Amino acid sequence: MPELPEVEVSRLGITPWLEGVVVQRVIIRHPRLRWPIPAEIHLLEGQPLHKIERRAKYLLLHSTLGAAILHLGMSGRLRILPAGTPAEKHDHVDIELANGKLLRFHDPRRFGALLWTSEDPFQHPLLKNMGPEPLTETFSGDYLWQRSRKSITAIKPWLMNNHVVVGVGNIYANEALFMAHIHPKRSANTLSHEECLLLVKAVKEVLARAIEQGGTTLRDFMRTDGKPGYFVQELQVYGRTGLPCSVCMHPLEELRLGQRSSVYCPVCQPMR
DNA sequence: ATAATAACCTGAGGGC
DNA sequence: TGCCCTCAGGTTATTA
Repeated sequence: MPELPEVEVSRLGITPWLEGVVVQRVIIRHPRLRWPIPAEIHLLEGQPLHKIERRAKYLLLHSTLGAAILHLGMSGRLRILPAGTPAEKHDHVDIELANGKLLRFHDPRRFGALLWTSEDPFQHPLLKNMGPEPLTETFSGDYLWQRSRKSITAIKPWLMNNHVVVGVGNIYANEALFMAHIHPKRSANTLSHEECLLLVKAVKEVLARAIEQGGTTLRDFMRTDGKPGYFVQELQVYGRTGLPCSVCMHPLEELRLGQRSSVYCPVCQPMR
């Protein structure tokens, strides 16, 4: 479900309720997520959370003895609820807080993860070798140009590779390629320098705008206060196969790349 | 080393 | 109503 904007919206939603607040208890109802939840997660208990951070699509809850590493997978959702709110199906983890609230992790498909590290979480194997954050200056047209020179992979799955840049999932890859007028199947090394600049600009624009709008709610995702994200109203291609292109009115087409649906306008995004 | 694909899991929706 | 199939916002592990 969540790409970078949805994770960032979740971080913004939970931070005011967590920062500086002591964890009273961690309740694990279903310990088998993508990986088993380690018992060390209980080291959070009795300790204050002093910083809530995001790296790629991971949320890092920094505590005194280490950090919890949380990933929402495809269907994960976080909510802040009053203490004592009854758990429902797929409510796998509660982090009970000293302020009368609880942070609840809900994840039907259980592709999400909750891990623990007592080291610097940025050195964790899952985070160590990731590409730059898309909303920083490190992710530039020059960077994309240089990285793409030797890859013959189609630009869309290439852009979704976390070693290239983090946080760009299926929705926003489709949207950014449309904005940059680049066909999703173009081989990465065929992009011109100008196209790399356009694509980086498009990625930054679409992600920043989606964060402003509270993310994209299709099915599962909701903000931590239970409200949906409104960026779905601004989607130009994702989920719009067969509908007219917003620019030229030609029907949008769909193809599959790396088992993911890619929607594009054959007129505005020519192969060459 | 790089690149495609299979796998993890549940639920929704369509066709019959 | 029910069964079977496909698809879904992600990422790792396996295979070629």
